[in-house]
Amino acid sequence: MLSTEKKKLLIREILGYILEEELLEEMSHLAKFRETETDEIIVHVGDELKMIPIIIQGSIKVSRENDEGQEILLYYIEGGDTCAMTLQCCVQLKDSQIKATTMEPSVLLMFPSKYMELWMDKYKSWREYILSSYHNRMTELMETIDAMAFMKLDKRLLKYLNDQVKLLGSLEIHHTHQQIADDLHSSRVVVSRLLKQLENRGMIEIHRNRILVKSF
Amino acid sequence: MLSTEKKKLLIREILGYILEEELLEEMSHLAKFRETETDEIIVHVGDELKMIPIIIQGSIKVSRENDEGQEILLYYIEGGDTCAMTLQCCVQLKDSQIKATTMEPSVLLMFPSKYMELWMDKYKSWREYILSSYHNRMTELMETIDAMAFMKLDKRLLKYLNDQVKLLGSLEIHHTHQQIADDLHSSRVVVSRLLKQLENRGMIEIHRNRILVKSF
DNA sequence: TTTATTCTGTAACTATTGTTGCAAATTGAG
DNA sequence: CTCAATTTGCAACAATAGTTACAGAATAAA
Repeated sequence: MLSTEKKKLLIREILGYILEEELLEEMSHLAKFRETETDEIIVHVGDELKMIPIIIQGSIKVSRENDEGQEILLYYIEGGDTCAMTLQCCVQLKDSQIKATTMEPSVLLMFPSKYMELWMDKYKSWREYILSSYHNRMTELMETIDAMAFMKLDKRLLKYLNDQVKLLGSLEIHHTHQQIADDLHSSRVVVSRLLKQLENRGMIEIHRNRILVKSF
Repeated sequence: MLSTEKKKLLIREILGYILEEELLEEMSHLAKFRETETDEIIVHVGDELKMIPIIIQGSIKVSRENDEGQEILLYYIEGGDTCAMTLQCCVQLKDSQIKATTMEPSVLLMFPSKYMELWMDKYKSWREYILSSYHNRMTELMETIDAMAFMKLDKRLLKYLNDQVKLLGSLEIHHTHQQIADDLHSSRVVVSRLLKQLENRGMIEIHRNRILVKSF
């Protein structure tokens, strides 16, 4: 567990360049910290959200589910980002339309949802932060649409692997083929097939529960 | 061309329920009206946007393009909506990532982009309007992703037809098969094939340049 | 170690979507 | 009306992706 002093330092380290001093101070007092393991589900589809999350350390993947429990990966969020989709849920008291899962041990800040509105009225830096957050997430959603519309599955898979490498800062990806298939909304056999092709082309090495990306 | 009085009435009619009186007054003085035909391109990919558009009458389709000029339909905007993607472009002076095309004769309001920020600071109703606009557009982007990920092309086509009917308020859709294929990022032959199936099931009638939706 | 579970590889097959090429129908311009 | 351009229909084929079924490898649990 983090000390209060450590927490304040973390907030400043991550958000100090973005948010104004007075707001940072206010946040430091209000923030509830949440530390997570890998693959913890932070937000379920249908959750009523009463807290605004800001991710301080780690990374989170945001995905969409259909009625049959099938998934499709939408985008990732990293340190300093907030989950744009949860913001309006807080304000309008609507249920979450997305699922958020940690990809590594992570640290989150949680604020009571009423501050969303209060801070919008009070702090210019918060307005800018929220707007640019929405914009970034929309940009990423559109890139996801691009990938689905314009790229064949082999390219999408390659992009997926590269994204994981960049995001987690490691050339080793610790996923089963089934997990990758879920993220891309494909099937395990198809993913295995395409991975094997990438391996034959010398671009990756396949091990159990682990893929080593050799060039990207 | 619309008279000044007519314009003020239109603004109030469409946005009066949403925006506060003082802002409406300010908008009435600043607004540049733009009237368009069907299939006018309002925003090209790569455009530098210096004006915030708000659509007053008609409907607009927002799509994405890849390098080869292929398209994919993202979502529609209607009366009272603004184009969320252009907002941040105005603030950050970035190029547009999307293309916007009118689907029928339409009326737009245009405001110099600096007011985006000014009004964010000054008017609570503007803040709420912009935030909910972002949220709605993200919701629609996610529904587009749902359709692409979870639905086969025949269902997507049916959804497309129904969306057009709802949007334009007519059971007649005046598109060629090629135009529909472009929106769905498929090919003309495939769309013709699937439309023919729908016709055989008695759900539509196919005519040249025109599809009549009989049940939905 | 033995057993059970999970993960990966492979083959054969199906389904869906996309492509090519051409003919026929419809419409608009002259 | 005639001709040209556009739109639609259709057939044959190709490519991509998904499914089923099973075997073997790796790992975890007993």
